[in-house]
Amino acid sequence: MNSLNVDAQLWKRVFALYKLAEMGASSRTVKVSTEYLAEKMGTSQQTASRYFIQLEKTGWIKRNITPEGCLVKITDSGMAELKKLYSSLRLVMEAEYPPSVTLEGTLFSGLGEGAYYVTRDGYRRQFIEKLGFDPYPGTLNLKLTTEYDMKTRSELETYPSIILEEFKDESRTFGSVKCYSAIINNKVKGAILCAIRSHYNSSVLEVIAPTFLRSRLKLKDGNKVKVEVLILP
Amino acid sequence: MNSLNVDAQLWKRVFALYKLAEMGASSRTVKVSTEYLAEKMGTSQQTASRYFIQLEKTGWIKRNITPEGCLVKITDSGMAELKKLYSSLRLVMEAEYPPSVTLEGTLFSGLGEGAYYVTRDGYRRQFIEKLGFDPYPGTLNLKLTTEYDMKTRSELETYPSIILEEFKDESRTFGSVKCYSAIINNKVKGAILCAIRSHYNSSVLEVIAPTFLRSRLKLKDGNKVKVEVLILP
DNA sequence: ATTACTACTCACCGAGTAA
DNA sequence: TTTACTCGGTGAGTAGTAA
Repeated sequence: MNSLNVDAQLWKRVFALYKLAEMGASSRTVKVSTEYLAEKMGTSQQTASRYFIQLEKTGWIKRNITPEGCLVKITDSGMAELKKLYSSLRLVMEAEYPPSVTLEGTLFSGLGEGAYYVTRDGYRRQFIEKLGFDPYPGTLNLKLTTEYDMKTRSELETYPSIILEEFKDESRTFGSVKCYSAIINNKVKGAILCAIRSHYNSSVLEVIAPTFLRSRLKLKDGNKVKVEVLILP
Repeated sequence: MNSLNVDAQLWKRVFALYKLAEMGASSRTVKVSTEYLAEKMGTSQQTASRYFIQLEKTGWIKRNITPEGCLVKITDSGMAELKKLYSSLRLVMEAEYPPSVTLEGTLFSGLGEGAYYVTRDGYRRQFIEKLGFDPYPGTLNLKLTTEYDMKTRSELETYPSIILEEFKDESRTFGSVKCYSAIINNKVKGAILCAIRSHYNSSVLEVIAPTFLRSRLKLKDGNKVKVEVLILP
């Protein structure tokens, strides 16, 4: 997520770079006068000149100035920039599902059972393997309140998820669990669990993370917590 | 060519639209506060708010303002805009050849043989069929002078072209001809011919068009003429 | 013809703030 | 909490012009 880290300023330079690519400067050295670039971009000659200077300074183009114009070629670094934009856009345009959805809920104390389930070895090994972290022994319970959050939560069920397989220990069977990677309060990478037990309905979100979230994020019961759920591509 | 007709102003709004798409607003209605959008875009809350207003005015998003944020969805028109950007970019990134190359030459008078060849029925029918126009009986001869133009002209030979098949009439055989659609002086759609005869070397460009270019563009011998050669995708 | 500097203008951005 | 207004400062765009 947030793969495109250009800010709105740089974005304009990317536009200029794209226009140069459209003229073929991605594969060849092309002759482009500032006047010509200006026309293609819908700006003045002076502005186009400044863009040239900035692009060159940024290292996205290589330029030889001749009396008849500039001989311009996009550098590898410039191509990488365009590629970044292109791939991000492709992800958005061709993905069947949104790349992420954001949910918000209110923190409340559960019965502490989360810790029991999370620490079962059969689950724990799968957390490490499939989510990439060893969860803190305990879950954060969030109550979804708004209609929007509950609707979004139920849409989530239709998106592809990471599946933890069911397993047995000596005494009983532990059912399979759907989970999604997530970012909690824009800071901590963790995951949410669906259907680990059935006694919470779909208005509750169970969150796990490698660390103790309550202290890591200084949370208390009643606090609003934001969870950005990452969907598999 | 030049399929993206956004100017540098609109470009910023496209950026905002793209960020919303990244949040899933392309397929669902998502809750996005101005603060949240601001953070994702690297600007202030006020600016994000203004972007929302502008995007809504442009018709690219539909928005319901609630006390907890905005429920936003990108409209069909907004998706069309993103699609346009995406396809243009794909064309540039994945094309094997540049979409066009621009050549410049000096007008000179040939021996008038162009007219003879262009009006041979076997060629003429192919011009109409493959280029989409009935050429004015005569060619415009341009002398390429700079090293850049001659180098570019010879690179052109490696790009895919429209081929006019050879044919025979009662008396002789007319060889096959490579040609490319072209735009002359940014105004008139025409084509350039390669190897129609061999007595001009590769420093000469032969241009045809549906109209008499010398009068249409008010050209005289010695004038510089710009030719944007369009490469087949 | 070019490029690109120096001014200058103006629109955009964001702080403060109202609703 | 939100959204979005006003307004003042700043930086981006352009005209004029030199090289």
